[in-house]
Amino acid sequence: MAGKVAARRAQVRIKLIDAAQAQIEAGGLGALKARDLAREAGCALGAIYNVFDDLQDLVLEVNGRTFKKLGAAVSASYDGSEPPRARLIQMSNAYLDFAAAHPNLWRALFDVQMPSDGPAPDWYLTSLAGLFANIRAPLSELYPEMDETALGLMTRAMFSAVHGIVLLGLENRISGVPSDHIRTMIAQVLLRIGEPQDG
Amino acid sequence: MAGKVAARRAQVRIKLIDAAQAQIEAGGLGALKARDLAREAGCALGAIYNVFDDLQDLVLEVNGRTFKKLGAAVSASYDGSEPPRARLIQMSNAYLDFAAAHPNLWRALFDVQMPSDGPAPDWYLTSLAGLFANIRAPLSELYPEMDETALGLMTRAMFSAVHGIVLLGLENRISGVPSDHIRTMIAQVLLRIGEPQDG
DNA sequence: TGTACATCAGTGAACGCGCGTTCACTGATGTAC
DNA sequence: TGTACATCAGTGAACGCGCGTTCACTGATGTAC
Repeated sequence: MAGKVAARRAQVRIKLIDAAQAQIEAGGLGALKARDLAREAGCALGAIYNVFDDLQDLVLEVNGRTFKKLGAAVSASYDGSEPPRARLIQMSNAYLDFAAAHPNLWRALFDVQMPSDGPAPDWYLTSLAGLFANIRAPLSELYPEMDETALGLMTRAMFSAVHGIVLLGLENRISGVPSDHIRTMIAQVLLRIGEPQDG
Repeated sequence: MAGKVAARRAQVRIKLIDAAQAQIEAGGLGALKARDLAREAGCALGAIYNVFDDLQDLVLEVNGRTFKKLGAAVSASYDGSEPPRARLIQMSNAYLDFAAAHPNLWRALFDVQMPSDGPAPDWYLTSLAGLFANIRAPLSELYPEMDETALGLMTRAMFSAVHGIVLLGLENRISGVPSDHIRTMIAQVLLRIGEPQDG
């Protein structure tokens, strides 16, 4: 029966991605070491290169997973019945919670060195577009008069603003603050934004 | 006459910081290499370690300079006569302009690995406090009813939000946008924030 | 089914490179008298 | 002022380490007949 080899290969692939994820989650991108990876995955050092071109490939796999989980967490944070402002805040808090729960996986999404040829791989753009779609919907309810361009910019602006608050809030360098304070900051910014039209 | 040695030492120190700044500005933190540094500064490799403990020290010197320049640019962007909302926007645009003009120096401010013992060096906290003071003033005009704590959080929130917009706006990874668009995004967020009280 | 051969994943020692830091040596600068 | 000595910055070759990737070899799996 054929397939024993292919199955084993697939298994090694999964084990390597699992191990890479564990390493990045535990110590950040810099903690991804080929030898540790092989040891944790229970295969030989050289076996990594039977399955992947290089470690960078592995990082992209892990980031793909992370983006999926992040997207799911954000999507699960609202049911669509909320007023748009409340929905934005719930999504932002879900974003914060995800980042706080998996800081290293989350940072890896933004720290990867993208290949210089193509500006970004497909899975990245697709995942990002999905995330942005979540934000755009409530914004278009809040600002029905906005055209597509303005709405697109507003969406980016919202995401970036929340991202910045979460980013600097989570690193103690900029003088770390507890999650509740980060939540307050998000609400401060988002509530003010909604006010003129909505309350 | 004594002092010839000390003078020379001081000169080497300056040359090394200049060279380090040039390297970081040109290629980011990762481009700071001891050998290149020595060549550019016109001294021997070992001389670096006569003046500094290690390269990290040099990075901190460069970041100190950068923070000073950044602070000056932000302070110079307003004269205090503007309405608070306009002032916030001018400061934010100055921040954007600085980041766009010196992206690698700017990123180095946030990318340094701080020593794990103390959370952050003094010059860092001082500079940050100065930057925050610039933001707090117009905010307290906009929201006179806020207490100190809320105002502090709002200040951080503002800074973080603008930082996030500039950060993601400037890296093409997240799908780069021209500076004008970044300006629009900043205005979108800040203007909305000011509206309920002010317009 | 059984045997002989081919393939290709598995292996880990070795390669190669980069690079921060050290160290034994030297020579200019400064000091004592 | 001049001479002998001491000091310490200047020097760059060498050290040491980490680590991604390769490569010649092996053995299990798959195929042909």
